[in-house]
Amino acid sequence: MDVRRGVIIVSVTIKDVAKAAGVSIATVSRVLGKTKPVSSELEMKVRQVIKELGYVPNEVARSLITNSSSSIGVIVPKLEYSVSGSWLRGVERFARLQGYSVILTVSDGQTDKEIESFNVMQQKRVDGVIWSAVDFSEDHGTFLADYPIPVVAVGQDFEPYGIPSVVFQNGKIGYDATRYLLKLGHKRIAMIAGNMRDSSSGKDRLEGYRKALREAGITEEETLVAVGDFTMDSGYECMKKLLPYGPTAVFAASDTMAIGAMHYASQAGIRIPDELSVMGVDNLEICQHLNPTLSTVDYDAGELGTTAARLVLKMDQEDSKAQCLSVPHKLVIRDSVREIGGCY
Amino acid sequence: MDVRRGVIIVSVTIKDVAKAAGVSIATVSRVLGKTKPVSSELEMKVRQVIKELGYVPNEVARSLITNSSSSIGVIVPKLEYSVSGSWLRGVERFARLQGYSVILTVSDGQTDKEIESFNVMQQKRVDGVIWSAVDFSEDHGTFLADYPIPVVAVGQDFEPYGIPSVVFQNGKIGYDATRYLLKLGHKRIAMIAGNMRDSSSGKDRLEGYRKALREAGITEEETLVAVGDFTMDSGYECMKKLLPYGPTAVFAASDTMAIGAMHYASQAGIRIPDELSVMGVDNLEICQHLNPTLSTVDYDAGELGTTAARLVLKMDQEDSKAQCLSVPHKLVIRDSVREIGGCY
DNA sequence: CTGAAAGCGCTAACAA
DNA sequence: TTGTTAGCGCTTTCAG
Repeated sequence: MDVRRGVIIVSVTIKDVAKAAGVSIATVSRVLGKTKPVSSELEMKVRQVIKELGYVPNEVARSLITNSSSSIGVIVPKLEYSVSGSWLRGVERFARLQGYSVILTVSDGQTDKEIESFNVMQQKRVDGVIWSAVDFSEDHGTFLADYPIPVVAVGQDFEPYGIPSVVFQNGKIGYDATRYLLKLGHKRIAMIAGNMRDSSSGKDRLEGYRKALREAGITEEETLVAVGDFTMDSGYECMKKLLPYGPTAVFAASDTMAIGAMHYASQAGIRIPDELSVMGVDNLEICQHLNPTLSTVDYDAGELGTTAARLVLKMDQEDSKAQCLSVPHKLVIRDSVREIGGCY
Repeated sequence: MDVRRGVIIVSVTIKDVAKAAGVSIATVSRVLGKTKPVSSELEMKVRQVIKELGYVPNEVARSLITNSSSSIGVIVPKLEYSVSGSWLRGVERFARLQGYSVILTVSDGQTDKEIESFNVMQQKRVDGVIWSAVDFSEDHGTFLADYPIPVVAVGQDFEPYGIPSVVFQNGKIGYDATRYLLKLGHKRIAMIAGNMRDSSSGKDRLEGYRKALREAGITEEETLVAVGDFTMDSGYECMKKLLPYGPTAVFAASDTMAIGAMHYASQAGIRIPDELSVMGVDNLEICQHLNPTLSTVDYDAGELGTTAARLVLKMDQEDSKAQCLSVPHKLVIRDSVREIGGCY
């Protein structure tokens, strides 16, 4: 018991503790779970024996009977993005504080892997799953229709599909950034949008951009919009396409793409911000160390994770209908943008 | 049974399946586990019922009896570093392929949180834990001495403490990078080292640097070494300290610090690489989009994770003594370095 | 090949 | 306050 007998390791069970302490297993269970009163005399005795024997409760057995594994599942499409790390961190922090642990799977944004993950989560009887989604297909719909575990989506608003969601206000992010550029006097504002499959940070930021232009009475030019995939390389390529059309400012749906864009522009001999203003989204650490420093939109990714975790655990307690929570953002102005005169 | 009765959800068990299929639960178990032969007639029947009822096996119950939760625990100090994401991804990939899932905890590099995590992992009866360590204290030693679950360390060589480890060859990374700069003719090579607590990427890369200088017959100057903490800000600050001593090249223990260093140097009016060569380590995506593009050391972080996962699961099968595996690296030469003449 | 039955380690009535 | 006991859902002998 907690001793290597040959190669086999036999671990101490509640029974061993009970026997050694001269009490019933129920009593031991009670001091562990603090669920029912136990005389302080026995409690002391039991605690001592637990320490002596190095007893560690078997959470698996407990889970079987309580029908809760005190863990929450997280499905992410990518881990390489530092944003994933930040909100995941938020989930973990909240989970840990509540005595839950996190089971992590990576989907590469593929529906079949996501479904597989949902299945694993169900097998492991997690108490809730947080799903960093890419899109919502018919397959998702039919599968999730009778999924017995609370699910919250993160990053995409799936409330219309009945899935509670926690998001950044991507439409507003695009709108706010573009309005800011307009206010500085820019009229030819280009946009480097993200992959449309990632409907929210891709599509909604673009929509926000369009709305701002519309409100300003500016007709959108198709040639001033390019679509990347959130990599720096794609930002570089998009800038290459955009530059010939003479934008005075460019708004990229992510800092990574903004960085690629700045890179291309510099190479092309364009001075930033004198000849071209640039804005990104995400507020990566690097923004302050670029030359010029990059203006961007900042939000609290950790908060997104924390909120999602709180929500999914609450759903486990009480039934409430789907809602969509959002985490605020704000502009961070640095040196990559400038005001321009009336004419261009 | 997989049906919402009021608010309570009762899930289908193996018993329900057995009853509906008109067989014993043992038979159902056998078709699930493929452990013993079952007549194809019954098997078909059972499979059909499983589908009809939407039965999902309870992995918790299975774990209790098999004494294996088919999951592996991962303890990381930080998630914000993109490197964490990469090797974690490697772990997840391998785990998934082997039918395991990943339980993740974040320690912030604090010993007490690490110990807590190890405890949680034990309670959950994971089959192995992968520990991205920061340092090995006495507390770790006494705690791990009779820890009943296989542990492998990642990023630090704890083989001397009896813990199998998977690492990058940090000494060699520092050595190779420095030798390369020496070969280009540099004699005043500065180093921005990392936090010494993170003994390996901090200390060992510095050691490698020193060794290369020694071998080249160059006396190390204390003023040419500054210590950062792997953030860009710290790289910036270190460069500020280093510059007055007139290095012709600087080797930073991470790309992030190299970026901060480049930033300061540019601001100070130093042209890179004409007046100062810069090298980093990590080969972040950004390296190719800096101006100039950053020379660095590349390694396969995913491979580190995969190797660690493979190792820890193997330990679960067979007892083998502690070993230290390493993942190779290579120099990536870009525009931030240049050859210099005989005199400086 | 199949079924009955004995647990895995623990919690939660139910008695005492 | 404490102990006895019946399972949680599943795997696995052990007999058929």
